[in-house]
Amino acid sequence: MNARSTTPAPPAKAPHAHSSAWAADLLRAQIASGELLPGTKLSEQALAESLGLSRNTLRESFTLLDSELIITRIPNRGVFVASPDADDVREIYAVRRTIEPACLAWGPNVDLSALSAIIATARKAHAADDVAAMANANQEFHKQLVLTSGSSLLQELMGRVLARMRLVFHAMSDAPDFHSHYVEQNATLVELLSAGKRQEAAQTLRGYLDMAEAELLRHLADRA
Amino acid sequence: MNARSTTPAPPAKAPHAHSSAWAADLLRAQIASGELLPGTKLSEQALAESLGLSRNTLRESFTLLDSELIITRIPNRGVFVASPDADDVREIYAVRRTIEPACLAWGPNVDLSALSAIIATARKAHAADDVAAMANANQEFHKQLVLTSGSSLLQELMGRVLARMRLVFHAMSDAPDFHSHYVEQNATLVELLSAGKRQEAAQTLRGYLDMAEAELLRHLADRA
DNA sequence: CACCCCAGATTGTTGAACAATCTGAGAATT
DNA sequence: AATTCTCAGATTGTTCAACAATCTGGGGTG
Repeated sequence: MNARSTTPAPPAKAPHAHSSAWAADLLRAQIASGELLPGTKLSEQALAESLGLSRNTLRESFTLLDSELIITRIPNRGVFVASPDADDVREIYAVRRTIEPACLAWGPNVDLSALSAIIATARKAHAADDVAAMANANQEFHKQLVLTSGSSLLQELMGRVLARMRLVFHAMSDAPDFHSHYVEQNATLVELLSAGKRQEAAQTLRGYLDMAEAELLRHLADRA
Repeated sequence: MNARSTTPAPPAKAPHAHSSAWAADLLRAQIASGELLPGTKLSEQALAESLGLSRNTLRESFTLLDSELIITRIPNRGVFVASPDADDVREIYAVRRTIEPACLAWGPNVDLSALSAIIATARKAHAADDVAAMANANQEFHKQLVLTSGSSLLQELMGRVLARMRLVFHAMSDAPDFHSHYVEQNATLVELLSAGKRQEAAQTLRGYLDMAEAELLRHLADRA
């Protein structure tokens, strides 16, 4: 009854170099990729054993991941991969609706060519029907957008928010394709930016985010 | 050679209730209040002993505080109370310049009466020459501002940023009175808000933040 | 059916131990 | 005298084994 059934023997192990951070990175990646699905319980004993480190060290990793909202820690019950609900979706979009338009309107470091490049990638993925690549490009677009603010703290926050978005998608993997709609919306934003209409771009983005939130909430409600 | 010389005997101790979080709260409060100054080294052994808990548990607290950027952890060297420098100030203001005007311009939950109440408090403190109370009211104002976004994540981020601001002030305690200038600026913002001129309020706030950042950086450079 | 109680399992915390790394001071070298 | 070397002591990183506190699930009992 291991939390992870894929590693019978201790996997590639980092003997003495920030083991707790290393484990946190590993778990973060596995959760982001969908290898560990929302709601999965992470047993301390089993995980520590399979990762080849002690419970205490693993506990430090959990403390970190908990502060990133990637896992949920219930006292005396254990840790679980976070499974965002409707309220979390609203929280996510409240953040995005604040930060992203602000970057469009006032960010000092707009990089139009980088944004255009990402859109080109997304269009290619769309043509090839590669949903995963498209989702990736979409997230990349919004990351690049926040980079505009010149703040690594905001960048981090956005990274965490987008990680939570991925959890939402993983939790409803049978949902229709959300991402294809947004490729052209992003293109519209870049056009507005190129024309110097930054306030208008910000306003437009807010509208897009409202629509996306509503669509997600609708699908979450349907399956409840 | 204790890290804290004020507690000869173990202080009020919480025997069995989330000790690591409890210790983190305590340290956070002591750092915020200036009881522990930037640059202070926090020895694991000494602190664990004086707090009445084990090194392992204290270590979890450190992991948490490190993720909040309140302490700095140097591998194999130890943990220190964070001491922000000029780059950190720029980072802080990059965040504030993004989030706060966005809340003014688009936040869905403006609470004019709450903001006015805080300004009244600040003016009273100003009249009484109570710098600490004024600084407090000023931070409260900006916290309330972010509350406007309706996002607890942003609220948290703002809390951390303001905590870092306090560290900056603690690191240059002999600096002149920064806060008194800003009381009337905040009042101006509320006036613009009441008049419904939200975009103008946002733009004005951006100007204020630019000025504040420049002033802080100037004083930091002077003492370097 | 509801309630109480208990054994088993899991988490929370501890203390001691060892390995790895850093610090600082004295010795050796130039 | 200044610089580099070396090494013992201290501190952090990690592990291990144990115990206390709490939760889970299943029987009995009324």
